[in-house]
Amino acid sequence: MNLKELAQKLNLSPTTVSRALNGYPEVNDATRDRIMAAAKRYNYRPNTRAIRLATGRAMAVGHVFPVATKNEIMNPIFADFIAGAGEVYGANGYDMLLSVVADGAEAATYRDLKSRGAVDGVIMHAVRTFDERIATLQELGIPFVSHGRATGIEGDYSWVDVNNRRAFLRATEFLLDLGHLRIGLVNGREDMDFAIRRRTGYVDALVGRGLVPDPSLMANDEMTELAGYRAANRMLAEANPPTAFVAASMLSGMGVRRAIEGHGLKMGRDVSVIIFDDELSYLRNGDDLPIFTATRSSVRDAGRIAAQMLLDLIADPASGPLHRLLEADLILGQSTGPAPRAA
Amino acid sequence: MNLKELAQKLNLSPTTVSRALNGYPEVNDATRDRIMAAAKRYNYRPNTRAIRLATGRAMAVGHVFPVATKNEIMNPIFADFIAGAGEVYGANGYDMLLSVVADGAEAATYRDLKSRGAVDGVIMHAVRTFDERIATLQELGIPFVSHGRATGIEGDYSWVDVNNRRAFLRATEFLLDLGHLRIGLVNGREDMDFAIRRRTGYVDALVGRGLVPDPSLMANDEMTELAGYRAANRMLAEANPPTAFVAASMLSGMGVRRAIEGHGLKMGRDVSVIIFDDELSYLRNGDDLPIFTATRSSVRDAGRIAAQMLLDLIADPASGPLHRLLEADLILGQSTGPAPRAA
DNA sequence: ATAAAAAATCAAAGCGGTTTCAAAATCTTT
DNA sequence: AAAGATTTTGAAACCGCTTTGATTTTTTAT
Repeated sequence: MNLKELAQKLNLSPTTVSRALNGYPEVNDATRDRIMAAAKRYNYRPNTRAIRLATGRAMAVGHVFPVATKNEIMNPIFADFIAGAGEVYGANGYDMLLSVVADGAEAATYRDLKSRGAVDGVIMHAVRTFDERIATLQELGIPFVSHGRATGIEGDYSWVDVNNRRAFLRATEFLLDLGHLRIGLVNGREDMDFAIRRRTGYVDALVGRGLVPDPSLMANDEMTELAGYRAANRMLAEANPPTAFVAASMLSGMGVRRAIEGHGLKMGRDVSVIIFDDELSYLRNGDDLPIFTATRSSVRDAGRIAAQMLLDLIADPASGPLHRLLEADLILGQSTGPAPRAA
Repeated sequence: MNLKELAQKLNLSPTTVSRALNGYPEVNDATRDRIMAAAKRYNYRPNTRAIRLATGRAMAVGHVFPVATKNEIMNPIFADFIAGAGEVYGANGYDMLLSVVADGAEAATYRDLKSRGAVDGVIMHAVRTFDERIATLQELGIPFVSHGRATGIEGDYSWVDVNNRRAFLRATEFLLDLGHLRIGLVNGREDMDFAIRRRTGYVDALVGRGLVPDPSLMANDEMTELAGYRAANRMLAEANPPTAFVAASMLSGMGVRRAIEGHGLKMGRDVSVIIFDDELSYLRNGDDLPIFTATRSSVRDAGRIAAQMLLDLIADPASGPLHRLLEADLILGQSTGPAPRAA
């Protein structure tokens, strides 16, 4: 059943039917009711392809996900971010288009999406420092929202971000307050912008207390259990091992815990751990009683916010750039305790 | 730059240009070369919206992901499956459309995708026993491939699945061979079809050795760290605790390990654990030396295979239904050892 | 009752491609 | 060199909707 057929059944022109269905005012109320009823009865749904061609709008949003090429790692926050964003799209009649593309080859994908007219806007993921994608997107003139900010980019753009620096500053200060003096940082990949900001927070906290950051206590790698394990393991094997860790994710933290226990120590008693918790649905940090002390900010919420921001931006590009900085909460769990007395 | 403009620049009709670009034979080779060159030079990409309307094909595949409503849990295998499938779509000029929808409300989404003509086919995720979605999709006449089979469905349909029963049979037999007699099963949600198959494998192994499965040693819940921890913790607190576990996922296994260690025991020495490993990119089971002994089958591969199968099915619906049963490998890790001598 | 204004409806032209059918150009054959 | 066959190109219809610019109908004012 298409518009023309429906119009015929009603003895009306497609024009009037289209207007009635789209809520234009210049339609007689009685006529509109008649049309609405018929549309429902015949289960009429306008063809998306035709709407898109006629209006020039794609009614779709693109998410371009980079995959870390060297080890094919997908960012685990992906699923929850998408879940949040998808909620918003669904409620607004937008489709979500997903491209999974090799790290660094995103620009071509954006260009493609644009020239094919496949999307009205995109969400940018996994921002790197000096990320050249921002310039690409601006140049292409696609409305976009970045999940995370990029240091070193001049010019303004829309973003949603967590206050990573502040979260890690607080986490580190929390450990310092507990008397820990050697604190390991198990951070994400060095080229990721958020990792830099997190390190800055960590360093600032140390320096603020007159401590000198020790490079051997800072690791950068994928935020996986294995990488977390390796980093912590290495640090614990040092002559002057840390008594506490700040880890960049739940998974990293789980790796750190394994390393701690592998050294015959107990997390929360011998070694403290504080993580950044993205509140991933399948990686809950306990429930009533959190396993890890954490700075917490929901990725799913970030997805919702970013999606809504993008839709706003598509509706009115002049309203941008828009920004939203989310603060992480500090959650007390079982993984932190006072620093052990010096031996 | 659209087709008409490009044709004008070349002093040709849109017809010829379209044919040349789409590889039709009735175009002079010289003309074709000229057209190809111009298309490249002007960076011409046909408008997807127009192609879709003109051809009636969406050139897009839908993935409808249910979210467990009660706790909003996304299936963690999601990201890697998508990564695999996305590769195939990208290579074939297809877009991937994602809908994240509440558990149980998928039928409406399928109907919507169909009537809007938004996709040419769909991939079905998270299959439940007696899954009514299969009938819905057949009735709608959308080509589809199911990731997982559904018990209790009469009639044939296309699927890609892992031999879950066999994997759990082997895992359980492996533990039995090591002398374990009380083996806990930390399984996925009871309404998930694969969980039933896995339990069958587990039960068959026990029964095959003359053992009687103990219901108190079988748990069903989300495959999260926390749920794994809880289930194992409960079993370990029993009067006659298990000396080994079979866990449904890497995350469950990590929870089981935490429970074991919480009881002052050591995994691999006091209690053995064997997991099902989906080879998620961000949850690698060690590298050279696996942490967990596991039955292993790559979800990303499954995504690739399912996507390719769906494209084949779209190209020639009569070629189906197609099936592909993947076998899981048994991988030796550090989490299993001989059963401790009875005290 | 009639002219002017307002409201409701419609015909037709897009949107940017594909595809059918006809026409033009080139090649064979005699 | 003419007729017929084959290649190559093009005009126009179409996909299913939106939207512009009439046109018709109804209402209001004189």
